[in-house]
Amino acid sequence: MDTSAPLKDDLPCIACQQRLCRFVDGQKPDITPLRIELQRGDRLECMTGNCLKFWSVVRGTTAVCTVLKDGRRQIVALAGPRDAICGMLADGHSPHWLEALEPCEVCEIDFTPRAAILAKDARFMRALMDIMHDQLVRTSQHLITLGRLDSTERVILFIGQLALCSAAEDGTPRPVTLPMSREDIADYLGLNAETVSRILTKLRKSGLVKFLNRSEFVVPDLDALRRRLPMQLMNDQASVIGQFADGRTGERRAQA
Amino acid sequence: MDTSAPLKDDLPCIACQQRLCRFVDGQKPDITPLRIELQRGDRLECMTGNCLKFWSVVRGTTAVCTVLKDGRRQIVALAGPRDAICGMLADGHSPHWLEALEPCEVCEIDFTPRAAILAKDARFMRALMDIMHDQLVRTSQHLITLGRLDSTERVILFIGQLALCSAAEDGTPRPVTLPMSREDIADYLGLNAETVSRILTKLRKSGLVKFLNRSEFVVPDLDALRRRLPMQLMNDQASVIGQFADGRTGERRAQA
DNA sequence: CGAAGCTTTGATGATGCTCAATCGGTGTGG
DNA sequence: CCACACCGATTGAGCATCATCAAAGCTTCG
Repeated sequence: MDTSAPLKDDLPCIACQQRLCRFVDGQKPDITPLRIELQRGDRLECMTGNCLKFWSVVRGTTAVCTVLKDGRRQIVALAGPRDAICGMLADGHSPHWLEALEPCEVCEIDFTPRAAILAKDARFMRALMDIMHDQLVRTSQHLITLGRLDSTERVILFIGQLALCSAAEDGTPRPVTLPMSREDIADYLGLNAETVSRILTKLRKSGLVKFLNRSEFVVPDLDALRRRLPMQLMNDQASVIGQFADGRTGERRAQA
Repeated sequence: MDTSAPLKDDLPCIACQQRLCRFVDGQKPDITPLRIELQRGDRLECMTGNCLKFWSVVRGTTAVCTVLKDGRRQIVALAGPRDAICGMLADGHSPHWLEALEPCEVCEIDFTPRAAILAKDARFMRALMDIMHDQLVRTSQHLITLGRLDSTERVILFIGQLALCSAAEDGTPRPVTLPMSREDIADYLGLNAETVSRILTKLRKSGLVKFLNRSEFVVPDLDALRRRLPMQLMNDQASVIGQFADGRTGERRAQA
């Protein structure tokens, strides 16, 4: 439906679901998507200042990350395959960056050279709004988690969301891989690594979660997890904006 | 409970800084901004489901609010004069609404009737993106606060931000009015009311904050507050997107 | 095998919540 | 005008939660 300018043939853009790369004009070389390989701990900076860089995750799990002056670290958001992250998260308060939590592949697109043109492109601006909105909903949800859930609830919610993403269509439980270390989980959930470890042990002993090894687990009964949470446990929200009646209603993010 | 009246031509839209109301076509009556008066505790729902409603606060302080099943309340964001809130914060997890923390005046615009047209309007989509981005930056900042600051730091940051907003151009301290109750502050900061009260007492006794009465205070030395924080204390970020070089570079939100 | 890096587990303490009592304004009715 | 009720704010006591520090166990990789 949308006229999408194809990427170079060797770069099939499964990553951003055409949200971004369709605005790359194959004829003009001023904007060239970059495929970037990241090892654990690698960072992509430039989330401050004026830049129109975007990253979409192709493989692996990344974190939008920040630190305070004294070294306290907070993971503001997680981004896995098919998630798009905007580099515009500039806030002067503290530095932000995108960090790989495991080996990752990321596609970077910098629209800066064509900013003036794209500003007049309704489809582009809408795509940006889509991304922002999506991120805003997730960040708001996470904020509630940090503000009002206790440590056990936070971990259960986290485990549950992962399990829900990996579950089969019919809800059959499937093994889930924890894509990050205990400390990363802690920094995401506003806890510390020991607390996370203790809670995981507790959940394992209670039978809510079965660990195959340190980084793989199965949730045998997702509803049992749900009953421990004071909120809905949902996979992903109807991403955006069925409001604009141009035929794209009720898009969803992840497709099985 | 709330008296709402159509916005007349004689009411200049100082509220949304032309961000939204400039897309209202005076000739066509399909979109009519409403001026709404709210008393403390009044709510504007419809932050779930598909709707293109926006509110911009004209007077007073409002909160984007949510509750968990067991009644725990979290204020996700505060919105005062000149702030715009989108009703699209739909997430299926928990209900959201806009709540007046004191007597308020809000301007409501529902763009739904013209959604199809506006979806093709780059300026409109960009205005939405502006609002989303602004909100996202603030929400991310607040998320860090809830994730990694202890209770005293949270209160100091909150007090400091209020003081900074009210300070004169040259930084001279001015009296600040606390626009909300202790419990509201607590629900914003992920604490409880008693803890907030205790911390405010502690800050008063330490001389960092001088209270004129229960809801008015002065910060005699803002830098002393800053030294207690592990992050920058900044008034407002360059709101958005100097990236798009069409002449509107470096807009700022509040103007003195 | 050994070293390094996670992870787990334990002991201990600080932080912040809960419950309860009191205080201080504000509004209402006698 | 005063007595009273009501609501929010304050203060205290006690306790649950979670962080810190330390030691030991597991994995991985050279």
